[in-house]
Amino acid sequence: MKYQGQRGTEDVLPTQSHLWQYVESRFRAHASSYGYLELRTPTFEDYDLFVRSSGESSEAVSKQMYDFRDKGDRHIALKPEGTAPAMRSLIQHNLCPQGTVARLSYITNCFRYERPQKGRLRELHQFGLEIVGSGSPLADAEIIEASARFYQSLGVPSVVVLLNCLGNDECRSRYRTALLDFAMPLLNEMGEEAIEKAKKNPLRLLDSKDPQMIEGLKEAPVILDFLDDPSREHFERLKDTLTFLGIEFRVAPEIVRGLDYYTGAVFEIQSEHLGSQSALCGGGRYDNLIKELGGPDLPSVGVGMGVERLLIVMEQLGLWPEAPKPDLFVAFAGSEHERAALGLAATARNSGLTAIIDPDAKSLKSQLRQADRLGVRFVAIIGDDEAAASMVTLRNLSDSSQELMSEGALLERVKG
RNA sequence: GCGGAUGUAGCUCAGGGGUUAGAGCGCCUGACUGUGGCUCAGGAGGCCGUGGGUUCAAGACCCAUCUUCCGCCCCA
Repeated sequence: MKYQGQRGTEDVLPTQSHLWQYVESRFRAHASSYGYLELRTPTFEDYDLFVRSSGESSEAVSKQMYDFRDKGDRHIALKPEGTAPAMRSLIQHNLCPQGTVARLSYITNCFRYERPQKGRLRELHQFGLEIVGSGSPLADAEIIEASARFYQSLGVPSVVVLLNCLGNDECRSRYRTALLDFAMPLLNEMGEEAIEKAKKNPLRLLDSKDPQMIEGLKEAPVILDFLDDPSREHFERLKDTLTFLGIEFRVAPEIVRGLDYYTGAVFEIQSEHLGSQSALCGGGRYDNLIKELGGPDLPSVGVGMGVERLLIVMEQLGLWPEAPKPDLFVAFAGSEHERAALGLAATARNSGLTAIIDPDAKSLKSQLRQADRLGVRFVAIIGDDEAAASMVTLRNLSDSSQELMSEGALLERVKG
């Protein structure tokens, strides 16, 4: 094979495209039921946008970005996530005028130069929601509720939200110091590299999978104890609201998001069906991002949901919808009836049915076999007998009954 | 970026130096000359991931490379 798809990319094959169409249309309907309007941003942006938004310490920026110089020597990056481009667009087009709340949704592909694994691709797809202009805990709750309910509405059982609060800059930096101090003895045992990494982003220690680290940090200080009063109150009201809304959650201090722009409540929904890439979606509050990108001082909350991971989970739970089947197969016996068959197929399509015809005009037997394989329920048969009577035979493949009737009656019958 | 597996027919996989590379499922044709599924018979389909090497002889052994999968890392 001479050419292969690029590493970490996937073709959505004809046998699977209906699954993508299904979850996309469900997401669009769900988002719009909360009043979110779709925003489509370009595939590539200024490299600097992502460095400014996500922070240099996040791997998504420092190591995984697909970036290049274009012919005009601009430093370009393929978007690694959806929020920064959405906020760039929001600022540029003033999508959230003072005193208003903007609700944006997106469906986009993202690019990260990673080592591929199941549920971890170099080109991945995300659904996203962003609510801009409200600092209320009700906004946090709306995003979290919408995320959890989306999975529920698709039939994914026992959706539990893992919730944490990172607080504002001040309490976070006090916490970082405290955590680093606590972990130092352990880090000294683990070597120079571990120390460097921990210094860069101490919070990352918390979602380590190293058993030694997990054990060692059992008694570590918890960020919730470092929150100032406003942050604490915000978090309490968020939890109350989620409880009222009937959204199941668990406070999980180990949840720290990878992107640096998060400032307040953060959350993740995981699934045991995903192996080590366990996060189905993740998000949180990012009150400083828009300002840092040169826009107005607008508080925001958002979520990004992995589409490939959703499909993996749905497959394992048997939640994949069946592929749609064509309504009618128009078979003809003898090439002299080709025109009549073409005409019937066209009429059927005009009345909203999907109709298939065999271009190779193989034997009637073969045409019926094709129809059976395609899962079609009805086959219209046109041959000498039908032509003589100006009628068509309609065969129902599910009960093997068949009947001679007019075209009009046939269409009515197939439409059911 | 690190470690471990993996690649043979459309699909799932067997074959681990020696004729012409196999099975099941799927596909095509026929038995049934205008009727699918079931049965039976026949048939098509392979650069054995790619490139190099060892050998009288390589699908098999060696080297390189690519893919996919798993663990780490990271995250959606």
